[in-house]
Amino acid sequence: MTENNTPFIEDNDQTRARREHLDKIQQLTGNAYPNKFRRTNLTASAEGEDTITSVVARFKHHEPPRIEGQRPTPEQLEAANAELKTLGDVRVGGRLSVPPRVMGKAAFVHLSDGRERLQIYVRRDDVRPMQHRGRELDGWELFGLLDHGDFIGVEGFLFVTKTGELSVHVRAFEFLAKALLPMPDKMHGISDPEIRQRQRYADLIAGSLKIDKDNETGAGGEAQEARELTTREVFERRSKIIREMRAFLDERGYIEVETPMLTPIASGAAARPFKTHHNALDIDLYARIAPELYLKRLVVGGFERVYELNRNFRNEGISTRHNPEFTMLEFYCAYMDVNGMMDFCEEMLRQSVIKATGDTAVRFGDEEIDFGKFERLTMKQAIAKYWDYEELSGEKFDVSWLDEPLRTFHMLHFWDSIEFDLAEAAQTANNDVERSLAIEFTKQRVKDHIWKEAKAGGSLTAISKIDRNVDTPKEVKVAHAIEGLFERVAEPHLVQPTFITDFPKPISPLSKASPADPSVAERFELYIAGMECANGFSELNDPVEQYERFKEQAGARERGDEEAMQMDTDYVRALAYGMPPAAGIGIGIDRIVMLLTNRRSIRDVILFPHMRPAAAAPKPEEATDAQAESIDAQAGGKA
RNA sequence: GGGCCGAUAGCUCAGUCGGUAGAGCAAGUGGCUUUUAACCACUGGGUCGCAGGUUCGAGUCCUGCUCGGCUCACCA
Repeated sequence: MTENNTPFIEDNDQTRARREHLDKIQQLTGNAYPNKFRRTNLTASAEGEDTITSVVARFKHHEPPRIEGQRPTPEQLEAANAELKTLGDVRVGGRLSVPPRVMGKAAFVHLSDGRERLQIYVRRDDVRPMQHRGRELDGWELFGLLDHGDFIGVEGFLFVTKTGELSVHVRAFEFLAKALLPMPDKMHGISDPEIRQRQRYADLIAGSLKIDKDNETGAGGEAQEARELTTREVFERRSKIIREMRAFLDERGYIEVETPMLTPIASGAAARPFKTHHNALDIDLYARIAPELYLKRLVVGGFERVYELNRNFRNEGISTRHNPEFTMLEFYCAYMDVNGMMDFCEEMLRQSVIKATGDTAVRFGDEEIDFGKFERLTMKQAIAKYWDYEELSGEKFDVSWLDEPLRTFHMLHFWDSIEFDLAEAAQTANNDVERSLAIEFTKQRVKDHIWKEAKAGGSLTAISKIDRNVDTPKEVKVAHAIEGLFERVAEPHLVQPTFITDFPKPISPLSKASPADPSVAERFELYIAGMECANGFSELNDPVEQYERFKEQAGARERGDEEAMQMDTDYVRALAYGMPPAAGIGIGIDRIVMLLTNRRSIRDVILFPHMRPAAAAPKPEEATDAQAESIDAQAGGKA
């Protein structure tokens, strides 16, 4: 047995053939991995060298207009080729995006630079290698050793083939790098979503190789519009959105800063952190869950407009909307309040969406989401608006009910009974008749008992069902109940951009109370497509009150709420130097990108999303609790 | 954690009632000097996710497990 020095390559007929080709190329050229390839710059491209994209963009128009099922006339070809001939030779590099189509003594193949493809044409009697070991080397022989996916650099003149395609007639070429692994299927790409996410490079290659006939033949504007973005286009758009948001802030006097990722205290949001250890200092550090408290220290220090666009880390579950590390844009503006921030956020998103997509409306699944107008509702209004069990309760929902704590709990209990008991009734039934009977029975029971109790303001049994912890202060329980109701009743319906305002104060420890109603915070969250996309508020700048709020959070922590916010005494001290009134916001960039690229999973808009390691089969006990843990609405980092 | 679906050649998939493992692409050989999902001919390629069970006989039926997807639940 010889030593296996390529354990990362499966051994099969495909890889063996490629390896044999590589050995022969190495023998013939002396160097199968040359260090550089000098390209021309006929296109005067931004890169300073001709790329396949720049060549296609610059010279594609020489192709005669295509007519279905017809070849261009000899006159058309002659005219195009006469013009192209004056350009002289072009040198470009790329990956063989198809297996060579060899026809005896000539061959066609396409090269790709990841974005565009350009056809090259090689003739046996008219091609020489640029590289050799001092002796004669047959270019055709070297060409025969090329595999789908290899990189080569070519030199030759541009021309248009009989079928009308812009191509390079190659006179000389250089072998640049080998693809030892077979390329993804040219028609299907990579269908396994796991491989797409785990091996993003293969996904991106597949996108550049995939032959999309509708797209190739320029089927027209409408078809183009309906087409799904490729993986590459998703990330190009992501880059563009981020660039536009930065530009929007930069133009308005915001300064970008970087605050610590590794922090001694993980605070500024309600979430559990990742823990690590600094050896030299011998202290534990936490990956930040939010930059909020650092950014506000900077507002104290005189940065009136400041932003940070970077990763937050939360040690929580993974879902289609949650990745353990995610990108958040957080910014603060002195002298502004929550209303100004909502206006600003709305304008910023609208502008960025237009610049990234060309329109204010985007298609997301079956929905069309319009960034042209954002709705604003208080949390209680939202509950009332989407309370759709009037038929069951027999009367219209009245917002004022939510002003009574006990009744609020019963409303939550009522809702849960409807949702869960009906689901259970449907599940335990053995047949359709039984099922409809069970559902009717449950409905009647809910209406006769739970609803009546709820309306009456009933007993405490409902509360103990929702929160058994007797030490929790009543206001906190009520706050959680209202929020719980909101999440169940309203959140799934918030498809069009909607600001939810007037959050209960106890769940908003960093925001100012509303002057109009001290029980609510001047805080909002932006919901789009049922997802929490942003979270902002009038920043609490009274150090004494902030200290008290932190202490309340510490109490919640002691009662077992692991996500309650951590006291940060240095931050409170910073506030004691005086912070101007200010508004702040955190925007979940990944979720915005999901909306603008029509991707249902956050893993499709993160290049390398976190996944369980491929090889390591987890032990049974590890497998279970990693996922059962709580998942917070991570876009809502600000709070 | 529950429910549903899936795992078969390098890739994408088919495989009927339980009876010798299939196609297209890719690969190898030969042919073809303007093809384009090139074409024509021939050839090689399989631990049917893993472990048990039923059976004369299992890709197929049963049980358990692993991995993945969707979904529900959990969720500041």
